Amino acid sequence: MSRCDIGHVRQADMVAAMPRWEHGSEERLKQAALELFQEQGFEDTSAVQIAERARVTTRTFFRYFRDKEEVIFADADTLKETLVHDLLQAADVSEPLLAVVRTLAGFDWERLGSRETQHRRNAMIAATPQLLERDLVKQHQVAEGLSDALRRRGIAPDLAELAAGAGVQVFRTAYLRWLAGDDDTDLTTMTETVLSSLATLVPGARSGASPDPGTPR
Amino acid sequence: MSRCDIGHVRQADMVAAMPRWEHGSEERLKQAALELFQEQGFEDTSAVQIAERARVTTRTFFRYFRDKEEVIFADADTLKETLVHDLLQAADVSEPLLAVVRTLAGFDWERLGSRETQHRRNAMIAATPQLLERDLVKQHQVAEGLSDALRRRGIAPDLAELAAGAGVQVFRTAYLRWLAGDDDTDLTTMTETVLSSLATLVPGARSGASPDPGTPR
DNA sequence: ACAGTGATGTCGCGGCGTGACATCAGGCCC
DNA sequence: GGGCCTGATGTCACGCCGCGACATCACTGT
Repeated sequence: MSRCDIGHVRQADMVAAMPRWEHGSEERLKQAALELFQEQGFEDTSAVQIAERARVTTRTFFRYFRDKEEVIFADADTLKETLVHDLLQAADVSEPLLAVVRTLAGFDWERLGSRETQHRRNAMIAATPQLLERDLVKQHQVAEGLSDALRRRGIAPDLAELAAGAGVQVFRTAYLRWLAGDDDTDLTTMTETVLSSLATLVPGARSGASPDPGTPR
Repeated sequence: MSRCDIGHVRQADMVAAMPRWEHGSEERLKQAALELFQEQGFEDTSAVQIAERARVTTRTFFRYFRDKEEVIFADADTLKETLVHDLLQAADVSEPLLAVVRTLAGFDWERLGSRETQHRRNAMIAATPQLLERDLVKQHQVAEGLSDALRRRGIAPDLAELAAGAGVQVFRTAYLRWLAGDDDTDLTTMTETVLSSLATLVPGARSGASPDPGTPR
């Protein structure tokens, strides 16, 4: 039933890389999904419901998103590409771990929404096993991408993988603390702190933090 | 159709913690699943097929395993418990990362099957996105468990998490190299090697490997 | 005006995972 | 022995998931 019974926007004729004309289905779907997830929780929301609220069919939903989870992680792929690109452009990768961590810390995270928004999003993820799982996967893919970038910058594969893995983990820890927002520490500072914590743990490391012997960015 | 048309084992009257009498459904299911996964791949195998080959209904399959993936990771939970237990018993956790890594390296991995078996299992996992995903989750759960154990041993939460995460990552790298089996290096040795690689990467670490200042186990 | 294109809708399917209830065998107790 | 309890399975019915195949319809460019 019903087709084009919406009286909506009709711009987007000059938008680059847009699918010809804008019906906004994808946006409505994202919107509807987020609303429903907030209202009733992720697990208790079915694709059918989302589609209904967005005034499209279930089929259309699955044309835009591989599954329910992907709605939440919609821009993860772009994020990964950006980070990889940034690392490839980095001035200096002679210290791979530092390069990774700085690439991550250097990204403009506010671009993904206000800290408050990200905080709520994260709370939802933390509360939902399925989403936690998907989050792990995305995180792993970022690490893979960064590891690959390091290799392309001439780092030995084994080191690249270790550095990427550890770097992502370090940053994630910092990011979560930053999101929690107990103090108003800068994300970059937070990252350096966690990094020096790691230095404390590694056998054969000087415990004092001296994270910046080279170009300060 | 068919009920009890098997002429099988009938012992297990004195076995501890056994479900009263042994019909062996679970074993048959595991067996059938592994066979089918090898024959046609994981994705192309349905729960129905597995159940048929094991001579039970689909319903029964799902009573034993939450989903297809869990057949492969059946003993992961036990493994985690064991590792946590081992870490809680560890002589010395004043160097958390070392403690974690040694706990992992100290486990008798051959207990989970011959190296060759584990190698094939791992190849299957690596070739199947869904399994790779689940593997990540299990790995993460181990890290969580170990982190928790460290905390119970008096390590600060932040450090515990970092140490557990990094430790698991270090060990996994070593484990994979060991599985690949290009050289016949000992798993423990391999682990120490990777650990010193990490030391190389962390800013403020002496590059030389000196992984054992204290009790050699 | 006609053919082409791209977003949606429609239909139908097979796999997934679960709740509710039935059944059946062996163990237990009197 | 006979009846009761218990635990493993089977049976049935259901709703959700995700996709292939094809139909439509709006808009575009020539």
